[in-house]
Amino acid sequence: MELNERKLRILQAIIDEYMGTAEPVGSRVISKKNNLGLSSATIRNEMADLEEMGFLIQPHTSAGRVPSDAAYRYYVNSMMKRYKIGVKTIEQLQLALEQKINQLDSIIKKASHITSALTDYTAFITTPELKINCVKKCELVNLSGGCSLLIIITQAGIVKNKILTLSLDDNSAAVLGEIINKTLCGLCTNDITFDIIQSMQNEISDKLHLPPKALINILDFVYEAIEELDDTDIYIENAKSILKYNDIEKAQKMFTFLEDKKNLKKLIKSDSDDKVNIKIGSENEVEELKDCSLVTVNYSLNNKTAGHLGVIGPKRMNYAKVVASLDCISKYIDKILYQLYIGESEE
Amino acid sequence: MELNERKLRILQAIIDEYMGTAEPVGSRVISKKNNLGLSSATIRNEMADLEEMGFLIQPHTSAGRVPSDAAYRYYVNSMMKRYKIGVKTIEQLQLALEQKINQLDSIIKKASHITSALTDYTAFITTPELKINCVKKCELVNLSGGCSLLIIITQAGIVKNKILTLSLDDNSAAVLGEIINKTLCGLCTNDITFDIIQSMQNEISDKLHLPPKALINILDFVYEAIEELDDTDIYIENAKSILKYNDIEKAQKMFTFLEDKKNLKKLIKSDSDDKVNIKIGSENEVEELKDCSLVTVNYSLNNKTAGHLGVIGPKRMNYAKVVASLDCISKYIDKILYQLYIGESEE
DNA sequence: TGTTAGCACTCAATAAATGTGAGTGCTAAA
DNA sequence: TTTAGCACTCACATTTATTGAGTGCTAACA
Repeated sequence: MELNERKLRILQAIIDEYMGTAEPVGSRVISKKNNLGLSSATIRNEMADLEEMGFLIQPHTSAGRVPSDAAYRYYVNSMMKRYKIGVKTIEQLQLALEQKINQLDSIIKKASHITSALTDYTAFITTPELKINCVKKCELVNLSGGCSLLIIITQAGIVKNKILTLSLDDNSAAVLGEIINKTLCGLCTNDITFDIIQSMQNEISDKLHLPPKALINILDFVYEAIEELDDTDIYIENAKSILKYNDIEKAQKMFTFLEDKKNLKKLIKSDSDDKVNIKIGSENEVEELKDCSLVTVNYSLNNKTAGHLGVIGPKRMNYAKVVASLDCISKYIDKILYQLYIGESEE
Repeated sequence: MELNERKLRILQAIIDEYMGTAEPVGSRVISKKNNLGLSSATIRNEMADLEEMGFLIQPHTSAGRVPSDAAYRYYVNSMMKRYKIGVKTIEQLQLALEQKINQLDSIIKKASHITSALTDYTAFITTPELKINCVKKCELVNLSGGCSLLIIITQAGIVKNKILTLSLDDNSAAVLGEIINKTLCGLCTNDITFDIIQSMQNEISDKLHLPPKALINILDFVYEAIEELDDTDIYIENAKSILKYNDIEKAQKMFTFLEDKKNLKKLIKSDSDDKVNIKIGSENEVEELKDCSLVTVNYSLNNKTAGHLGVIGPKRMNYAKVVASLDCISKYIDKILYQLYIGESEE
């Protein structure tokens, strides 16, 4: 059977209707609302065909029909029209994001907030994984209570601080800090191996008199700090919107799923080309998402993927709008990251 | 009418039963399960009295009875037995908290996690507001892309970093940083007025050649950073447990309420004596919490309230357990904060 | 040959009728 | 004062009827 022009228009109409009402769509509604100039009987015949072809599903004999995952997939691939985001929305978005321009974390949080506000669904975003984290400065500060604070600052302005439970006087702390700084400054985190860290060993034991165990602790500690510098976090916004399209039990399962951030990160990273990526219902490998859709997009710095942004919603979400929103927001993030980390201001 | 011994025992039994089943409690159940040696008819009479006295509520004529807010209040004030937390639980708790001992944020997050795990309800915690935030060191680092990074480290090891969109070369950044450091080092954030910040003005313009507007920006910026140092955050854990004792609509309202962290902070801070504080149902001023109970406790550093920790759950929660858990966890936090910020190790 | 009016049929959802049982209050006897 | 006994209440569950939106099929029509 061929998916001809008319079938397509009917399928389109059914999807549109279902996105709006979330109720199974009957032949009469289609025949009346859309001026296809066809009676309900004809539509019925076509709908029977579309069902046979796998695009429609009938919940029960006397109900209307609901688009299948395949229908959404076809819609997304071939039928979806470009959604144009309103000028006002863009202005607001711009304003909101640029207000917080010099706090990385705030930008990321804000971006997920805006995404969920724009789409009305659950949004999530990972903090950037800057593959070019270059150490700009290291410092060790002596604190009260027998602790010292290691601070590592990267070229991009990311600050990692970590408390070391080791008592040093102000002077030793400064000396040790200077050794660490000298060794790591200018290096990229990727290039910092444990060997490099260990190379400080002699100098440290020369200049400071530390028990061997403390020395090893310090080296491990520095290495950990460097590793943690590349850690990414993930923010979830508006999880409660799940309640709008799920019953309590499913919602609870979803919430539980969203709590496991490690899994979530894996999920998002799986697809990483440059465009907006859509996974519809059963296309999701994760059981909990089988009747949701997941729309994700990357944001980048220097043409390299830096992080991920996405939306979880019902399969009948307004894909066009979600895609356009994600596209737009990710581009803004790109721009802001660029301004923040590379160029002064490109305009 | 007098709330005599027998009435009390019956009330106790009803509350116990209702906490377990969440179903209205009938006279037969009480007569059978508790060996009060009384028939259901007698219990019935007593229950009628207790209802008249405002301790019980009958959802409808042919239903059992449910404890009123007043009953819970009475229970909490006068009847509640001390709950003893299991040794194993304490050990686990200790292990979990001490594992992350040198990361303030992690401790706080972990504490809320443990609280919700222990009680099975929604937990929340504020990050500490350390009223003795003493500046240990300030630093200004020049970044790529025309930005500079101001870093302020406190005696307690809190690090505040903030990006300033001002292009400085490495040297000017160092000079400016040194001026800021000299001015603020050793001062407590409470004592840092804008006047103090402004006192740097002359020295800065002497040593660096900056346009007047940039100078003002810098001063404002430093002041902001100092103010933000005292900002507290609030973490919420296991919000999804609200679904266990609320219908979807109420749950949604609760979620929305929990999103407004400012309001939430206000709520928690309202009561601030040293003991565990309980607000039952209508005792809560906030509409959304009228049929929940809110149990909060402070944690402190140096005998001064530093932050707040709490649980939101149904009115029929196991108050004894929640109170004991909060009490225990808050004391652990006290201990860890003390170790971290003041003494080496008190043992 | 494609379209459509018409009709019998299906079945979820809603409403109405009915039964069940856990719970009550009251009374009268122990 | 306690309690057995009984009539009464009323939410909840179960059954039964009603409704109506939707279908598929057929036969007539353009």
